Amino acid sequence: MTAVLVVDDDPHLLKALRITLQAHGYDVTTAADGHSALLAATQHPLALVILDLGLPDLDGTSVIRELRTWSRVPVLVLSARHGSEDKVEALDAGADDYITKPFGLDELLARLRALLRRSTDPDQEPVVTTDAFTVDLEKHRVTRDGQDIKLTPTEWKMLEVLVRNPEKLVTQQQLLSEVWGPAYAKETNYLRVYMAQLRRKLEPESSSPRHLVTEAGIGYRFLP
Amino acid sequence: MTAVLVVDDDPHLLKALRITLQAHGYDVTTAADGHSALLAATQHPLALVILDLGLPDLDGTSVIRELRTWSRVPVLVLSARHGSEDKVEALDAGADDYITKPFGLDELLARLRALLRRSTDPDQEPVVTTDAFTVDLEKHRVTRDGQDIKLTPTEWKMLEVLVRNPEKLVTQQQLLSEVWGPAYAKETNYLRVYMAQLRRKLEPESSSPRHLVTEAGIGYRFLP
DNA sequence: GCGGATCTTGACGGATTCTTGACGCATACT
DNA sequence: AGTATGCGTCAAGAATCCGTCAAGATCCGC
Repeated sequence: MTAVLVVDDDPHLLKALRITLQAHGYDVTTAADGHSALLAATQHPLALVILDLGLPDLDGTSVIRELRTWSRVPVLVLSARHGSEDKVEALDAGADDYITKPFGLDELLARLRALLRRSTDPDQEPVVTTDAFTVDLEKHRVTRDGQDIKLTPTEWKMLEVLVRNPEKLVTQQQLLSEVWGPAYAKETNYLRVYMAQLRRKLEPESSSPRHLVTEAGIGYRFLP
Repeated sequence: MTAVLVVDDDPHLLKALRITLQAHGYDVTTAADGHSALLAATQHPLALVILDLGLPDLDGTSVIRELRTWSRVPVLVLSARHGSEDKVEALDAGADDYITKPFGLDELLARLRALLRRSTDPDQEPVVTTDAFTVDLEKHRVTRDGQDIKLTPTEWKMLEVLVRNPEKLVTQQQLLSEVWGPAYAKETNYLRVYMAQLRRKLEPESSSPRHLVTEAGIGYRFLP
């Protein structure tokens, strides 16, 4: 699910945006001022930020600059000010787009789609190879030494999530909610059982895995 | 040099844009209609396309769609039409930004910079680097001399808070409440223990830390 | 319905991580 | 000097987490 953070000090607009975005399938969190926005951005990974420039505590441009010191998440700025100076300042601070109020919701959604389209790299190789096994995400197949490996549906889903995020740490909650559903966030038992099975089938030495690595207390990681 | 293709059927605007863009260091080629635009796009690699929607031969949206069948070059659309329908159509066809005429040249340049910033360095990961170690917040990874450093969950959280506030002083209370929770505001013991472990793992000389600095009586500070 | 594959569940030992207290050292204050 | 406070260090016990196994339960095709 695509996670979007909406930052605005107007509760009505905030609510309207939340409802609209959720209706279009986005996972929405909100913040009403700059500090809580920056804090919220640290809590979980975001796909996009919609940021009102007129915040009560911090200058909107400062929020962008602060965010940009450690994140590249696309930022779409809302503002009541039409002056081109403000636009230039925000864009050069690191914003990716700028709409002036009042704006049409369909335009906002279209610009949002455009930003997301560009930030999610579509050129992910459909085939990922390690020195031990090969995963073909399109054909839905795993091979080792040219031999097909049979995976159960659950094993495959779990492997898929990991392989689609190479090098990246995937948290237990992420895995559980993507494979079993959001309601299973505490069944870490499943992870242990299925990770063991995956390793038995894929890792040359399942006792010391080199490609399906566990990060104790947090999650797992796939290393090509 | 950054190559930009400008497509517009108004010779005056075309000339004005060419001069302005060249004055700002861009390498400009021009086209006056859709067919020659698509042809020009095949001739040499482009960093960006500025496209007027009102072309004599082809619908501007069709030009984008055509272009998108084989190229991902960023497209900035100019248009005299303010209707949100047109915007949505162009953006969904594959445009990356949309400005309505009349527009300020400085705004155009700022939007152009924003687009180029995002497309030219897509591999610029959100990593924070020091001369001793590198922190990749997205992948949740710390490396030193190319080697992965293993951090426990708590060590990572603490490092994360510090790295997300570079140069800034982070108070003990802030650290404790973000890592252990608001109820642990007095357990400054934890900070000492975990700071020592972080330094042992990350600082070349953990006895005289240069990146994880303590501010006696107040808190800690991360220096890149 | 039957049988095989797949999924859930619980229990165990071993490994990792967290907590806790004690000690030495430096700095500041009396 | 003497005392107090704050910081870094260390290690040991407690708590948690992980890999493993196997026994049901459930699902599915035949």
